[in-house]
Amino acid sequence: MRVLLVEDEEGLSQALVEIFKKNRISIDAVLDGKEGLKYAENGMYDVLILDIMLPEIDGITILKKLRENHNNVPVIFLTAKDEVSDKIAGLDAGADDYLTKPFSSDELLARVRALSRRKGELKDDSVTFGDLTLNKKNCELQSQAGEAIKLSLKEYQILDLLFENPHQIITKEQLIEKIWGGESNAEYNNVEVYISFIRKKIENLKVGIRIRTARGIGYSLEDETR
Amino acid sequence: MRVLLVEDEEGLSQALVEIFKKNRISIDAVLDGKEGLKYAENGMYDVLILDIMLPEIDGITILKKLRENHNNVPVIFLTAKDEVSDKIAGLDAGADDYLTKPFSSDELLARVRALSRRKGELKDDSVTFGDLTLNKKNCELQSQAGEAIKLSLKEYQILDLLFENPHQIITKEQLIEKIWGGESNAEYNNVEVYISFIRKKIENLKVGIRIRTARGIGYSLEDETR
DNA sequence: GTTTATTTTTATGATATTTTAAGACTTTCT
DNA sequence: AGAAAGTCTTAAAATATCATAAAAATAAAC
Repeated sequence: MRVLLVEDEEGLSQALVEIFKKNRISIDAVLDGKEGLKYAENGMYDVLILDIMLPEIDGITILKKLRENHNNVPVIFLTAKDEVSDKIAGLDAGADDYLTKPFSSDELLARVRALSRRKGELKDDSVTFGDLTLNKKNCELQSQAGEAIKLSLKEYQILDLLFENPHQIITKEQLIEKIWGGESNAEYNNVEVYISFIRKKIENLKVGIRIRTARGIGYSLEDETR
Repeated sequence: MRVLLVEDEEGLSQALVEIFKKNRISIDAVLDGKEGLKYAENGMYDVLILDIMLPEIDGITILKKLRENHNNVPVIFLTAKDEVSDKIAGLDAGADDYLTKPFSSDELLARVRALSRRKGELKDDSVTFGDLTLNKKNCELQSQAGEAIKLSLKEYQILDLLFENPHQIITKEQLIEKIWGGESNAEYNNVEVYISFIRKKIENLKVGIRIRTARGIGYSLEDETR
């Protein structure tokens, strides 16, 4: 499952990212509404968590724009205690749930899970691309033939990102940002090393899938014909 | 399977009864909360479907009373679209799912089945994985050969989680959350120590089952070949 | 109240993962 | 072709995470 958090209080945002990651839910966090809308429009998220008061574009506007484009991703609003009228506006705009600050992280987690369950997303414990399947429950790569290889945490995280966005180039910057974290001083070479590890493992499974190098940009998941 | 429906809109209630019967699911329907609670307390249902707005006693109160008496029957709430705060209260009270009116009967059926399946698996008093059996009645581990070892409470609880989700990584977070409880200050090392205890016991039984560690993530129950 | 079992804490050694670094290889450009 | 920039691969070094033992604290049983 993939979650987008749009929240401008940096402390809160970071804390939530930590918690979600510990519970093995992929989460991206952005700090203002404009970014939030951009990310959300990608359409790769299973649940959005939107603060209502945001710089640039407020949460309700984000939701309205998404719904205008028939994007039905489930949305949870975060609101300050005294913004009751906002809540109502949020519901009218088509939110699925809201939470009043302060709230417990467990509660948010429960809501996110409930929502993704409700939307029939029961089966997102693995992603398949061609004859390769990434099993999220046990961090394994499996071939159609049934062979499986264990992945280390970072290998898994990198592959997860590629599987969730097949045929799309993921830049090294993005990989470092999402997997190593913003304040890490990881270098491109770190990514390259891991891509090398992963390629070796994929090779062992003898499937027609590969990680393509986009020189000067990044990597993408492709079938071998490309 | 036996379902209890507590719903005061007579038309809806009758329609649902029809549909469930057609799908060969036994269903009892009552029209107010007081009756609902009385029936539910019998404890003979596999799933409850509760409307929230009800005469006499509302759905959330019913659920709360049941849970107070350690009745863990799975519950699905039905809510009108504008009762969002009710949804939330429902989740807090320990509902397993909720559905917003209007909903498709197929969806409700699917949820009911999913829930009863999920809970039904828990009903057994022992779980077996490979040639290891975890006996829930007396907290014992047994090998196929008939050897048995007693487990302490925590050892048992940890193993139970692993047995219920074999081949799936359970994070240390999850273990602490479920076994020590959210507000406990147990550390990862507590989990690690118990895993060590458990491994030693499993070893004594000489079976081909092991607890695999997924570094940086958690543990999973596997057979030795993996 | 003493003994026994269970749970928690502390500490140290072991190990898989991750990082670093350096040379080989590829592609791109002039 | 030759140079330059970018990428791949490997092995080793570094590190964070984990395993285990043993002691201390707590709870349960007698």
